[in-house]
Amino acid sequence: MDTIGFEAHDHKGCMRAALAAVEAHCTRHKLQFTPVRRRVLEILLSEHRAMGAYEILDTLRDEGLGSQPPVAYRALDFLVSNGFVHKIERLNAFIACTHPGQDHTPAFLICRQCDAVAEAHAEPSKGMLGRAAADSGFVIEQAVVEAMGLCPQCRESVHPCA
Amino acid sequence: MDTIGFEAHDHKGCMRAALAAVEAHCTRHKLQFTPVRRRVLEILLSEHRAMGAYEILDTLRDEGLGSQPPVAYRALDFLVSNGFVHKIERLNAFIACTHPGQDHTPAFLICRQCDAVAEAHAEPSKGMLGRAAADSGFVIEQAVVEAMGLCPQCRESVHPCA
DNA sequence: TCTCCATATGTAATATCATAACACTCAACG
DNA sequence: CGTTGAGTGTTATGATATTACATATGGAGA
Repeated sequence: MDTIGFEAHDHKGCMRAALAAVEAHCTRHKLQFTPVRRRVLEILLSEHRAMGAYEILDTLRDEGLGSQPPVAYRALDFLVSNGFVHKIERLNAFIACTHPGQDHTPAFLICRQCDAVAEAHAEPSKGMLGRAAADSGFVIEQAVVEAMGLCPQCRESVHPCA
Repeated sequence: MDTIGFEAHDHKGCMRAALAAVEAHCTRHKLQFTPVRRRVLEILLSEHRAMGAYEILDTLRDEGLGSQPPVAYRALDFLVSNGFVHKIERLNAFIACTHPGQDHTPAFLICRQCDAVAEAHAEPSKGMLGRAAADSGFVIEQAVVEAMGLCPQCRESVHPCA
């Protein structure tokens, strides 16, 4: 499985790897990986959780990298449209991709208790959704898959019923 | 298939049926199907498309049924939490359920051209997502599945490339 | 080199979506 | 007939996101 999510792991390592992958991808595709864009990605990678645009903006402001919403939103647009960052619609928040550079449809497991988010793979063209789309002539270009629930840790600590 | 969406159909009939189903469900579960709640559902059913809360509120205001956002949001909360209406996270909009009363996880096909929305069934516990969740010990309680793309009509009219 | 152009950024203003907090009504129930 | 709880009315505010325009910056071509 390549779900990455609820276990402890080497933060610095995964951050370095992700940054390197994004850098390589930008070079290869002649994309401008500017300081603001880089910094926003670094913030998301280092926090390793879903963050709101204004929360990111606060950090940028503290560092003198821009203080108005469009600065953050533009950087996020770039990162999202190139697949380096995903938007969690359910939370109106953003999270760094755990395997940037690869073409994929992310699926998220979101803990309602602690807001931890794990990224898995979805295959929208498979399964019932793909069947329904094919049957009706709908062409899927992009998909959002977000599951809410309880992560293993919170499930333990809450000791639900019995 | 019980995708309901991109074909013409009997509006009045489906509206009556949905209202009757909701009424029955409310009676059975001792839920208060008040005038505001009923009217909001009627609006969504008759428009048969995803509508923003403020758009719904405009209609309510014209009819003297309430003029402030909480009126609309409270009615929508009731309808959503009872499964009579679904929220499309991607659009920040709401749409009447096409088979209310039944317990289900909706999946949506959203046309990026004309904003038409079709509802299908998803089975979050199946497929890769379910596998990922099971493997990591995550308990899925609820899921959002939204596919963006082109509906059959728009696909024709745009005659994409070749 | 200079000009033109595309892309990116800085900034102010505003649009859009959503909720908190509190007062009031009314029906159910003892 | 008072208490209680659900629903509604209203004010204010919070949270999220975009438009519009001004200002750099850096490469392509005359």
